[in-house]
Amino acid sequence: MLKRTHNCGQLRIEDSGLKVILAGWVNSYRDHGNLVFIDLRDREGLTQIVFNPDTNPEMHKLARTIRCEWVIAIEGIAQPRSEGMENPKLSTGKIEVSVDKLEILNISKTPPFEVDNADKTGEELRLAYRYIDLRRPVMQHKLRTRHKVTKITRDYFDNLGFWEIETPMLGKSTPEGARDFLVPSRLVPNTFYALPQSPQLFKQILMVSDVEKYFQIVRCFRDEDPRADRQAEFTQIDVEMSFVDTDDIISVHENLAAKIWKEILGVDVKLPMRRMTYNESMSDYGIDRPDLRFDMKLKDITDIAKETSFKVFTSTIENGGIVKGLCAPGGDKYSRSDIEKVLTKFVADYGAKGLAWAKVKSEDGNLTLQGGSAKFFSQEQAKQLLERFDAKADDLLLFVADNEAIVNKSLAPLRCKLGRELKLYDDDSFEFVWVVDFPLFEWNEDEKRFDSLHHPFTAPVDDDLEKLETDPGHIRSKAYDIVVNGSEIGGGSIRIHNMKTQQKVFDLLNITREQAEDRFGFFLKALEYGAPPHGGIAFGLDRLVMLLTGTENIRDVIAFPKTQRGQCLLTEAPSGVDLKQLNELNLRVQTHSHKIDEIASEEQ
RNA sequence: GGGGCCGUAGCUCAAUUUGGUUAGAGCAUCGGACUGUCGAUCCGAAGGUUGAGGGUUCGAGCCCCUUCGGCCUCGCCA
Repeated sequence: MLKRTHNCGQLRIEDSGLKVILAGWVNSYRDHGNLVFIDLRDREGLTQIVFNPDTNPEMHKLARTIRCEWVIAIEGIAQPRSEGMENPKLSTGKIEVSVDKLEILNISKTPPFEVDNADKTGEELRLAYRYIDLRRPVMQHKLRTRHKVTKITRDYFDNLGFWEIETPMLGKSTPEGARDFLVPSRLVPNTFYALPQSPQLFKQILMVSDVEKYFQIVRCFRDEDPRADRQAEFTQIDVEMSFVDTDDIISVHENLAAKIWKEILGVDVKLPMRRMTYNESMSDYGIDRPDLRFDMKLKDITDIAKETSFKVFTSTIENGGIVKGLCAPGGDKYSRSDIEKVLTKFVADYGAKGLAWAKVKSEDGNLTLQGGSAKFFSQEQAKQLLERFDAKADDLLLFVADNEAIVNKSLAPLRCKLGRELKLYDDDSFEFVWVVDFPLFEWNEDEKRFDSLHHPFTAPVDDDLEKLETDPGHIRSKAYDIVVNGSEIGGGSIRIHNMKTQQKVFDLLNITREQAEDRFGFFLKALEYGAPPHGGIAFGLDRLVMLLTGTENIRDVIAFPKTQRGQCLLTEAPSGVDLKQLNELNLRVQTHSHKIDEIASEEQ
């Protein structure tokens, strides 16, 4: 076998005259009857190779049998292309290799789609033939970027004295949080492991063990329905540190993020990053992960709305609801039908019962409200609205009246949609923010109890500790999320390290001593043996790479991803298993049970 | 569990106002021509259970029902 001396993206004009060996896939094939040109591809690039019947008739003859995606190796002389024959699209475009020796390493069936045109090919087919899809330069760039991010991360943490420690994949199921993936135990019949939703408790236990600085690039599993940016199986950069407070964690990790952005994209991220409280974020953006690339803040107009003659507003407010809105700059371009059909339907998906609107028009130099709900506002009320939103001519005001949760839940995505459609920001920009001071609990109306917003091990802010007894709903937590362009890329908290506080939190969560003992007994026990103050964070590696490569599809940044039904189209997992395997696991699937029931009833 | 979009040749897409003769095109494939191309070009050929099943109709790619699959989304994701 010819052993290569260079890769296909390497040769330059300076290499002219060099005897080289290249190997790769046939990207394209141009047969001129006499001259045969092949663009040879490997992961580094393309190099044109040329077969000339005058110099080597035998190799030329062989070359004419070659087809796209065959694997070949060639030996030849790198030579400059003659004037006018250069290809400026290729980094190797000023040279070509004149082939003396050709070795066909492997032939290929005609691929089901063309590697060159695969961006137009349906994803379903690309996933079934992922090995071909991944040959494409854009996909290779994503794989490479992902590798670089993990490499930067490992080097970064290593330099700071962190240890990468693996935690078990086969763990204990806990009913909180997402649905677990279960793995049956063969040796202990009728019991199950759960795949980790995150290594949360193990990394905290490692702090009790004086690992002090832990990180892990770790696979996590949550058996919930996938989304464009969410997959049941995903990867976290998981971190935990001892003897630290919020500022320490934030500092370490904003530096990591800045380093990644600098090394991958050459982007300078301004440090320290901006911080915003949860309350500010919810109030101004309606969501705990604000997209700060554009302004267009939400404004509460309940005070103005309750004075209007608009029944929808006044009755909502009487029933304890609120009215919030936003002012879309240049939103005049939305027609009445756009607003009342498209935008109204958009917010309806989030539970909003309607979308009130009015356009801002300039009349004789004065701004007025027109259309939609404008008639319900007095002149004075209109003036107040225009001032509150700092509205300009040809802006569009949009309002939702409902309970606070629905108002925010519907306006936040509406704001993002409008920002995108009105091109209020530069697609290449990145706006980082730390969201802090999350509430420790949120009230669960159905269950009549508090739920953890983050998780039950999150520490309360010291000043709010006494509220554990008096006002649990208003306790702030030492939790923090790092958000980029409206996408949460990481989140974590300082943990509770003392049993008394932990116990109080469990009480408020309605977790009994017995339940706590059953679910996390091992962990609570560990806390009693000298747990240091500690905290940590986890970054979503998949989302990081999505942002860095500019894709909104998580499957693009995973080598072998799954579909929305959790299937792998390449391997056809999940699949049925042999009865023998089930028997060894002491398992019986429902179809079997039904069969057995049927037989039993027939026998009767 | 709910809502929406989609499925026609290997790939990407067409197919006239609820329907009307033999379902077309580009790329790829196969054969031929060609001395410099680089999305090669030119000539020719082959390629189809319109995702599957059922129904309505004189007649279905198109209308209806069921079903399979993909994507987006609400719920869900401590």
